[in-house]
Amino acid sequence: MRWTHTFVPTLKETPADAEITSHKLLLRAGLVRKLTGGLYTFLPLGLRALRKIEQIVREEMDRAGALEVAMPCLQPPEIWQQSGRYVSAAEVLYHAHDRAQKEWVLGPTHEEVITSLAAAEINSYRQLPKNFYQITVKFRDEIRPRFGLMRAKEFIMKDAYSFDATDEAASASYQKMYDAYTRIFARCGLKTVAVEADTGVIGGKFSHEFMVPAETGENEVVYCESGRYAANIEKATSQGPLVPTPKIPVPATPEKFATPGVATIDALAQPPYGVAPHHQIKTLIFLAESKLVLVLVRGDDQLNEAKLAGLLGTSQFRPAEPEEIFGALGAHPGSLGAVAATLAGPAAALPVYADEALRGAAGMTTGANEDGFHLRHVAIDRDLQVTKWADLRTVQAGELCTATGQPLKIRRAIEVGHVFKLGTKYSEKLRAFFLDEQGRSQPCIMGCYGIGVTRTLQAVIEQCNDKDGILWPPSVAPYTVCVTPLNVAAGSAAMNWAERIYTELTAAGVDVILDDRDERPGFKFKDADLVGFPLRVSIGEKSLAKGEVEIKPRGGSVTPVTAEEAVAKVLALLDPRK
RNA sequence: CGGAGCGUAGCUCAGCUUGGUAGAGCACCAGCUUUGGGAGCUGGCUGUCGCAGGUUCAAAUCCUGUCGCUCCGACCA
Repeated sequence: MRWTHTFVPTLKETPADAEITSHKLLLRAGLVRKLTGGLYTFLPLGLRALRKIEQIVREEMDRAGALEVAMPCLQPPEIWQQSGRYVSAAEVLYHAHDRAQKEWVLGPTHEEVITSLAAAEINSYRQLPKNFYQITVKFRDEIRPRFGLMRAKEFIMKDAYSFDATDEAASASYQKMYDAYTRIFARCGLKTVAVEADTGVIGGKFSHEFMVPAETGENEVVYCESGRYAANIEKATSQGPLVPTPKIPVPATPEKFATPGVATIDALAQPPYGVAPHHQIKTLIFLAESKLVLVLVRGDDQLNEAKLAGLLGTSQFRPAEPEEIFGALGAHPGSLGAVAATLAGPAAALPVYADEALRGAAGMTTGANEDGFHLRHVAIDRDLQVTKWADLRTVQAGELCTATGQPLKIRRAIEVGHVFKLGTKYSEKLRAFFLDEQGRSQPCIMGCYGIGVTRTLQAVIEQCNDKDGILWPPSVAPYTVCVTPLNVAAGSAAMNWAERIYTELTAAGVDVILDDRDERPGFKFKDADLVGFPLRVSIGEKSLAKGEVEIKPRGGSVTPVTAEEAVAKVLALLDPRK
């Protein structure tokens, strides 16, 4: 490709609406342009890089035995109603109407479609296992699109769905995808970490996210430096808080004391009260499927909503409004507690879920369910009726790893892939049953496996850049080699050599771009660095006088080679990396 | 959805407080010079000041509304 023929609108200055490095570089290197918030046009070079990632994904999915299909983006709402996600995923669903006013939804994912296919076509265990995948556009009504392609309303995803007859087979399918993902991201030049992920309301242990460590990531990963434990913070556990929960002798009954104006853990920790946060019980009230529940964590702990969702078996819950709370408990947030003696009437019947860190706690302080009053000398086992104990707290950095006993660390990361053993949730609801060897009807055991392809592209840039621009891994670079003649006059020695090297490299199957613009050398070098081609071959009159051209790896130093051997040298440099 | 900020040339931004002919740099076009890391000089082109309404003799500037974009938050009682 000739630079003057393609379209590479590079920007010297940073666009005002880009915040993170990869987003700036996507725009500056002329890879994408924004249409509007969360919607981007891929320009020729951006599309080439995207296609290379797609092809890597395709090759590895095929290698793992998955079958490529293409499913509709426009989907009937009925299948979403059948799966229950018409309600549970309502926030992300885009709706459309046809001229007859029939409603459609734009697919944010394709479990419903693929399961409908399986329901119709898979009847026998003899047809299993099967794994279908596609690389296609997804639509999600994101609450806040941001960071360019990182979180967009429309994005390209590879999604795969496995169907198995037995649990063991499903686990094998899962492992195949896990291994394929490891290969895919490695081939893309990305350093990723597979972490245990929240399985949400479906439950189970089989879910991993593939994370790219990055300060700009939207996820937090808890990990042990031994490498033996890594988990999304939504899922992560530890040996518990570093400061032990008090279990101290208490008087026969809790004591009510006045705390006028005190409505926060922090305020109660201040003089004159001086109740350390870890001596307090934080009482949170949620409305889950229109029923109130009390959730207790230690005062210095953060409730982990993902864990609560798992416990409740639904993600359909929200913090109760102050009026709702007052109506039920007779007090406002800040004065709430779960001490049985303070829960009158119907409130006494509300479920109380308590975090494990509170187990056996004695000598705690909590709200008295009377505005402006708290109770101290509270002993959990004596004074509260806990419906269920569960791990509900968010791990904090420094707590000890359950596997190794070493301190855990936390860092941010970008989620680029997710593998998930679904079980039979969708196959049961959408009737994807098969007959097993004994002639019994069984739901297919499913797995789903996603890769954010456009996000992966941006993650590569986020991870591979320097002050001058992108440093593409050769496997995903839009062009692998940039041939830069410093004099583009037709018939000049530089241009003649450039044309020859360009032609020969192209013939050898290398993706080459010839920077045939009549621009000053510095200008062309800056652009080549910005776009980030892995290798640049510069051809100028000075070097040619010695019969030489220059090969420069992006981010590396210049190596003079004779013009005659330039092509062979480039091929040799590329080969071990390919 | 809540909060904050920003919408002026293709891009980055100034001008707005204190109303009075629309600005700079870069980019673009022409010419000359230059030519190994985003050149110099000369000349030129470029605007619905987001949109709508209002106040005013007069609005980019003040007021109201609205749309868009960016960031933060959206359980932490």
